[in-house]
Amino acid sequence: MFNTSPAPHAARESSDAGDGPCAVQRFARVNPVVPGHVHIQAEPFKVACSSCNLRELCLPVGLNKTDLDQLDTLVETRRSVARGETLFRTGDSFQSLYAVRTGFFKTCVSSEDGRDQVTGFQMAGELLGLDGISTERHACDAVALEDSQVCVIPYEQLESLSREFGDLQRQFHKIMSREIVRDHGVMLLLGSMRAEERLAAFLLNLTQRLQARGFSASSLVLRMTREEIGSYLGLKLETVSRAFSKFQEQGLLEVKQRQIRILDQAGLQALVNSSPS
Amino acid sequence: MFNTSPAPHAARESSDAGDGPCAVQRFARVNPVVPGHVHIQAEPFKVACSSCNLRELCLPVGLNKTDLDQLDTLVETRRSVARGETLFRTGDSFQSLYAVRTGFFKTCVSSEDGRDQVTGFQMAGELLGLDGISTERHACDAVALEDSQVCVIPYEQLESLSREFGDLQRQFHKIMSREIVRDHGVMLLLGSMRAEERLAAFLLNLTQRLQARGFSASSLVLRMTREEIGSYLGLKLETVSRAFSKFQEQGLLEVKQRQIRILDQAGLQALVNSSPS
DNA sequence: CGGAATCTTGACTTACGTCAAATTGGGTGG
DNA sequence: CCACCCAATTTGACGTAAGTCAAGATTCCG
Repeated sequence: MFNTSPAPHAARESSDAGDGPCAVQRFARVNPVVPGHVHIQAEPFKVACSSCNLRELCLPVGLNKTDLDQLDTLVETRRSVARGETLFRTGDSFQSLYAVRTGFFKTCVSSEDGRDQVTGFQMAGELLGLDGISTERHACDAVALEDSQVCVIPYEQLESLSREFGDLQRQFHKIMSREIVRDHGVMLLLGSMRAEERLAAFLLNLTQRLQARGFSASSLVLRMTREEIGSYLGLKLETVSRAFSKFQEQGLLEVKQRQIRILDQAGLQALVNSSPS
Repeated sequence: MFNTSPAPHAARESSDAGDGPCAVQRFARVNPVVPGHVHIQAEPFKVACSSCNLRELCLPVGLNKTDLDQLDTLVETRRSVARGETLFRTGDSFQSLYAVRTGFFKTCVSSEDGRDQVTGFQMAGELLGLDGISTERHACDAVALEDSQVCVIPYEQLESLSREFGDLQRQFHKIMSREIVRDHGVMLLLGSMRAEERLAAFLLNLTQRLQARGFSASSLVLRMTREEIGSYLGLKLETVSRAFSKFQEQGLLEVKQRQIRILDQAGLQALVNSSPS
């Protein structure tokens, strides 16, 4: 439940000696020594899906060489989104899906009367924009929480390509389905867990996804505010803050603002799997 | 927000003079005079999608004659599910999607530690089983809340057919996307609304969907218990019951156990669109 | 007709929200 | 480079919506 990990792969800690940034560099992105963002604009260098170090986490999962080469023809553009900017907004005409290459996003919906709800946080390899297919207009806002880069996947082309290549079609359907299952997990969380359980589940989910990307399983920097966490978890920011403090008192976490170190993963897991109905 | 209506069509009150049950009969299904279920086993009579009176609400939306004829070849089997029985269960191998023909279902997920969450209620024309595509095993239970009948849509065949017919592919993607958008609406509800707002939103959503099926917009019979409503809305059954009572006191509803009459739809709507953050 | 499930209602508890006041830290402009 | 400022966070005191527990009432169904 509440497993957002995009693929059931083991941690990639050793599987990327070749092309990608090394584990230390990637870790450095999470715990940056230099607070500023290294702005290597990679736009001109075309990085194909077939040689992308996210291919095991992203749309290309499980595709054979032929299909993968086809996918390369599809993903031609990249787009940079600065921290705080939106990739798309509710009501925008839907043209493309986006795969996060680097950075971190949140998606939020809002109701007419100004209620606001964060519906998810997306990191490298995860897909954005699936909400737009339904009405051909986006149904949420996607906001970059740090300077980010996405691959643009023109939807019409994806559709026609996936009519030719069954594996691609299958993979795309699995990604949509996974999103539905993920959302059901969040409903379970929102509908039946108490504040501390929600936060524990959230942290475990985050670290699991980070770990699948080669980052540390115990050390992370939150890219979002307490308020954004609260919105996602259906809590007020003060409640989130108090829960963090309590976890620290209990020796489950070390919390320094957004720098989190997990001291007792099993303890967090126990919290999630504990309470009565 | 929280709009589960499967298609933006107007109420079908007049558009089905021909083949389907008339509005009164359909109304009778919701407010049955005879409590028992008329068990006309229609299995032997093949009812094609092309002549199904749910085609404007179900998978065939927007398909042309050719595509529709193809779809008819796909949907060969029907299955009856008695009240209380499951259509599929978490962990079951995924083979097919199901379109509700008659009756009413709930879907629920549960966590290892026995927490339980109703993730949705499905009525005629709505699709069940999308959760299973992701891992090829179902990720929730689908339980009939009254004697029901579904059309079985073999998934592999749907995939290959939608490789041939772009409109079908498109329509299928829209349905998956709509489910994602719906789920985000539920998250908003669970994360930011108070008990009475949740119940009001729930009732309005139900009646809207019933109305799209030609039923009364103001009179309905709930097919689920207070506890199931509570689970869906993240509330305890007592809270749901109290909210019903309060609505009745306020003259918004007339409540006789599961028989509900909406006396002030605008009032309910105002409740949903009211509260501060 | 009888028993079980479901629903209602009341009294009380509690987890979380609200409001408010410090404290911290990062980004920016001088 | 430093100082300032503002946003984010923490913490406390208090209020309240919803949960819990329990007793009855009602309806469904065999």
